Amino acid sequence: MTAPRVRFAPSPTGYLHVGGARTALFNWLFAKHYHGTFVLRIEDTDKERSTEAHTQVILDGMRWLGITWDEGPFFQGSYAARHRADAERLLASGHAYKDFLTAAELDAERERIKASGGVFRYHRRSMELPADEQARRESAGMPYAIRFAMPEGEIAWDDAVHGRISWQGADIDDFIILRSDGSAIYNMAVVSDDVEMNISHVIRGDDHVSNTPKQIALYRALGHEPPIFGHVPMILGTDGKKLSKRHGATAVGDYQDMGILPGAMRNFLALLGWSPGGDREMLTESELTESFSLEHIQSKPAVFDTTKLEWMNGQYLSLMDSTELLKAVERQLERMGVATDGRNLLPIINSVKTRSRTILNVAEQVAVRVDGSRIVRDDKGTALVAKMGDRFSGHLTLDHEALSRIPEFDWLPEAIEGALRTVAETHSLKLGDVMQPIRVALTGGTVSEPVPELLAVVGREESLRRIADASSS
RNA sequence: GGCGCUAUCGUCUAGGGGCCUAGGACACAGCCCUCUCAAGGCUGGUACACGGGUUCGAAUCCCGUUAGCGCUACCA
Repeated sequence: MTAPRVRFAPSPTGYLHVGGARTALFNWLFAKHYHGTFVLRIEDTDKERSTEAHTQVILDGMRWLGITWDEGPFFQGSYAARHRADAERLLASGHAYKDFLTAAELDAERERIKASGGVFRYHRRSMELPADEQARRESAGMPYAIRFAMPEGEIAWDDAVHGRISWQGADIDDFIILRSDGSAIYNMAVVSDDVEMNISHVIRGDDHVSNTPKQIALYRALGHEPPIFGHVPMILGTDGKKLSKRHGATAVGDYQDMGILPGAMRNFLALLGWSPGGDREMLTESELTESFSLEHIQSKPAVFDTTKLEWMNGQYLSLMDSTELLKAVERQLERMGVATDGRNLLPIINSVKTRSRTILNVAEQVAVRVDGSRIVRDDKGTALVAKMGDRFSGHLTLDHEALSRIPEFDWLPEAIEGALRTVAETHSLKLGDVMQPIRVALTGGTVSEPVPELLAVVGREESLRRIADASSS
């Protein structure tokens, strides 16, 4: 294949959706695989809903995911003149015609048909104004929209993911390509831009298949060869409906905030509707680009289930080096208002990350270890250790004695474990009864890394203080 | 309503006529490991929507039914 040119063309009317992100990812992967070019084009022709802020959020989301573009971002709004010229060229060549019907007249007709139980369709002949009225409006200089005269025959294409898809031109209404204010409608603008930008493959969501026959007709009328189209399946919520806000987090930024790693998000998204074949699931960026192909894209929609995303994130967390995680954890701690006093967080992150699924989890655990006031308490402010009763306070006293004999320079997991095992043996206690009270005293919870490691990570002075506090309460 | 797309475990998927008494992963259950919880290892249950063809043989090809989804704007 000659180097393809693809594009991702979001409209800045909302945040970067996971569906949009996946479409961008597929385009990017495809371009990378074939050493092609990935163009970013912001489709801001809907001036009512498009905002600069949304554009920034979309760009940030893409950068976060590591999806880089080779050209752009281009803004569709700045090509209005070309769009209009193309529409007028179609008018001049007889592929389109003027429509003097106003939006209000059209709406009224739509209402009328609907009220009588019919289905509205725009038929050129039946909707056309009488010739004299037409002429009157034209000479009066009344505004008109330009409507494309949809050819009647079959329009089919070999879809890169679905195979052959066929439509009948007769089933498609003549559609407006230029508004009466002179601005182009979506399908016109897209085709005009894709032609201009030399796009060879249009990879987009399934919700666009019904636009494709219209766009192919436009390409032909304009005298251009249509590109190859590939329609990737929709992403659904857990109820099988199109993914939307009411399903919870749908914006890429939401997952960033939840402490998902970009690599995990990218890996997960890539596997939603695509598979490298076989059993491989954890894929690096280069494995992804090497094995990516349109042929392996699933043709059925996929449900977006975050459980597996979190599992995958946990895998990335344990695989990644603590130094790579440091920045994200620090940012999270800052948001939580935890002061780290310049402490070295690396060993702490290292010991809690295998028990975490998100950066948020990591930060919460780091917070407890770094700041005693973060110890988990119940609603009444009582630490769990108090509820354990007197049974273990004696053990904590023994622990405290033994641990305080360990000098600062030897405050390491091995020495600590040795001391605690000795306590258990000399007092004929179960190891768990010696260890678990410490865990509760230090964290307020019953779950953590191995106790010797926990003690090492919290530090000698602070550990002894927490144990003393707990045994006296 | 019309048109189009789709249909393998609860979910993501492998599979492209015999290798499938359908494989992997998440989730779930149990066991091992073990001071707790994860991680890791092992084991288990759960799926080819339905009905017709084609074929020696169909999850795989064809047709129909059903269901789901999408589109049906002077939105994108």
